[in-house]
Parts: sequence; structure tokens; C-alpha cells
Amino acid sequence: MSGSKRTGGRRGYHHGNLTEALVQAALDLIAKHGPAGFTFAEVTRAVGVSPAAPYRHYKDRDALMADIARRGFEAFAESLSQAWNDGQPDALSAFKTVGQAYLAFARDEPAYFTAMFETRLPKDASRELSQATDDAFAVLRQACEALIAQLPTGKRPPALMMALHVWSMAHGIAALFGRGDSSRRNVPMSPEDLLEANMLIYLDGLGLSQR
Amino acid sequence: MSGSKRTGGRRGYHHGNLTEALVQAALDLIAKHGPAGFTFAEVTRAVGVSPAAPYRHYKDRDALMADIARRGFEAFAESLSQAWNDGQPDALSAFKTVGQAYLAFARDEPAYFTAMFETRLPKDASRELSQATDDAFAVLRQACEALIAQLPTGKRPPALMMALHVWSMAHGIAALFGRGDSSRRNVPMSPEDLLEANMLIYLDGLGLSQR
DNA sequence: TGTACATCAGTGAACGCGCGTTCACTGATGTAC
DNA sequence: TGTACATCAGTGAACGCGCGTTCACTGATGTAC
Repeated sequence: MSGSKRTGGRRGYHHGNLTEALVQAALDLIAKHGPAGFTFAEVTRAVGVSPAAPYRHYKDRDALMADIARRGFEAFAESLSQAWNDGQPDALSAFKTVGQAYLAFARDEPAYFTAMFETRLPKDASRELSQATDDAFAVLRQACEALIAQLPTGKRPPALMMALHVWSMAHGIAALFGRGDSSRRNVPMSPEDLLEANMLIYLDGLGLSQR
Repeated sequence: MSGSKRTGGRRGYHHGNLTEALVQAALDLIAKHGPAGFTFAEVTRAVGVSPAAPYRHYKDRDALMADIARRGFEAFAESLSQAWNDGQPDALSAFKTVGQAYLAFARDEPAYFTAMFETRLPKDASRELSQATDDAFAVLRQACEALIAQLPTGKRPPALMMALHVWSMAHGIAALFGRGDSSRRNVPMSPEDLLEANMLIYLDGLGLSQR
């Protein structure tokens, strides 16, 4: 996963990094034609490899799809985690940065976003996929807990509920208005501004006034 | 569209209501296999008609898809509108009912929901489709305006922004936790409770305290 | 009411195509000694 | 350093299949007189 990338041009009989190449080609095709917009055969052609080659790496198309979703959630979790940055410089601004990171991911990686949220994978598709999903959610929950800690004991909402709310708000805006592809809906506000205002009103409602 | 339904069993040479039957069969298949989970040929088989038959009604698969999305948005708008019920008995409770209706639609009509929000249709797919989408959004906006009117003049948020927030919150919860199909994520709260709490906190933040 | 005719909606056979998958194979790479 | 061998990753030809689409057709329905 790290350091094994062979950035070479010419290839001989062996490709050297077929797995990565297949994933990349699939992502390109998803970005162009939507969630279901690629075939196994198309991907091999894009990579310039024989149609039988991918079977050394994936059982079938679904296995490739699940791997893509897993990679997406891992990148997503990593991205949110960096944005949170251990709550530095302070919980509230780190929290906002996490929201922006959510939107940035939807905009910059629409193919991953689609693969993660709009493909039906068997629930138990893979242990790693569930793990990666949980990791991403854990960042949101952690950020919520830090904010909750600023409230007086009697006025604290359940962290799980708040985290689900935050996830829904960010996800709703990202899904409806914040995609970096053709399925984006146009409204006269940036998704970033829309989300920031939404979060501020919500936090206000919780008593986390930032005046 | 209304009254022309021929609820008959046996059919002769002519089907009598092929358009409706094709739409229904496609919805069933979408519910089973996801957004892209049906083929034109499969639909004709489900309906029990020759593979050439649909061409009398739809140019191609995309045209059928767009028609389904249009019907979905029309049903959705209708459903939200009934829930709003002209703000009766009072704006706040009618507003909550609209939220529940949003979730109910996602749960009860996952196939429509998928067709409406997760298929890439050319932006200008059809005039009727855009119209139906706008109609659905108009209900949300109307409900927001009624609530805003209860606030003192100086503290009123822009209705458009509030409507977009409400849409996002309802949509985020519906998309992540509220689908009536296999793509639903499990959490220890009902989508309804989750949305109600979210809306209450948000309205509180706006100063619409309901104590 | 009866007949002739036009229109319409569905037929069924046919087609070319690309897909997923298999198979025995082969070139490249790594390793033991 | 050199050689023999095992393992691995990709080949390319082949297959059966279902799909989308076309076409001349035909049975049913509606209408004029």
C-alpha cells in the first residue's frame, strides 16, 4: 500500500502494478459514466492488458468494486482525520475543517464517493470495508465528543446522536449539491457556505454558541 | 394517468397498458438489483411481452429511466404536499409531518428514490422532470417560509437557505439510514427519531423554540 | 346494425456485438546451490 | 558469478450467452358511411 508504487512507463510481459492500474481505470470510468458505468472488459482495455489478466487479482467485478469502496473509505477516513488534526487549534475550528474535508472529498473524488455510497455491496463484503467505514465515522464522533465536552453536564446530547446528525448534514449537502461530477445540482450558494451555516445553526441549537 | 388503468388479467394481442406495466416491472427490478440493475430485455420478459414491444413507448432504456424519475418526483411532490396540508393544524407540526413523509417515501419507495437521486440523467432529460423536482422542493420552501414568518423580522434567515438545509438534513438521513432496501445502514435509532431530533435542534438554533 | 378500411400495438425471427470466463500457454522474476 | 528450476503474472484464442435493435408482419380496435 505504501512505497510499492512502481512509477514506470514501458512494460514488458508483466505489468508490475496491475491491481493499482485496474482500480485507477475503474475510477476513471465511474467518474465518466456513473456507478455502474464500467465493465471488466472495458477496464482491461483501458489498462492495455488481456481480458483474462484481472482474474489473477480479483474474483469478479464485484470484488473489484468492493476493493474500490474499501480504498475510498480508507482515503476518506484519512482525509477527515487529518482535517480534525486532534482538535487543533481548537475544537470548533477543527470541527469546521472536518466538514469542509467531507465536502472536498465528494468534490474531488466523485468516483470514490459514488463507489462508497451508491453501490450495493453485500453487507459483509469484506472485513476491511466495514473497518474503513467505522474509522471514518469514528473521526466524526470524536469531533462531536470534543464539542460536547464544552457544554455543561446537564445539557449534553448523546455523542452518537450528534455524530449521526453531523454525518447526515454533511452527507446530504455533499450528495445533493457538492459532487464534482455531472450529477451536481445547482443552487446559488456554495456547498461549503451552506454546510457551515447549517452547522452553526445546529450548534447554536445545542447551546454551543460561538459569540 | 388517472382512470385509464385497466385492471385485467388475461391479455390478447394488445397489452392494454404496456407503459405502466414496463414502469412497474423496472421498479421491481431496481428494488431488487440496484439503480442499474435491469435491462430492457429483462423488463419485457417480466411483463411477458416481446423484446421489441417497448420501442412503441420508449426510445431506449434511458428514456424509460427518465420517465421513472419523473413519476418518482411527481409522487414525491404529491406526498410532501399532502403531508404539509397547507400548514394545518399549525406550521410546526405540519413541518414535522413533511419530514416524516420524506423518510416514508425513501422507505416505501426505495426504487423510485434510487431512480430519482442516483441515476445520472442528462440535466435537461425532460421539462417535466425538472418541473416535478421543482414542485417537490417548493413544498419544503413553503413550509420553511411559514415557520420563518413566526420569527421577529430581524432574526429571519433566508428562506432558500433554510429550505436547502431542511432538504439536506432529510435527504442525508434518508440516504444513509432510511432506505427500504439492502443498502440501509443500521444504527440504534430510527431514522424518524433521528430526523425529528435533528430538526428540533436546528429550529432551536434559529430561535424557533417550541417550549 | 353491418361492412370496409385505417390505424395502432405487439410479434417473432434475426442480426451483430461485447461481455464474462476458461484454458493451456509462456515470458519474466526470484532463489537455491 | 553462473546455472537450474519453481513460481508467478499476463497471454490470446475460444466459447456460449444475453443484450439492444431492426424488420416485415399481423391481430385488435376504432371509425366512417
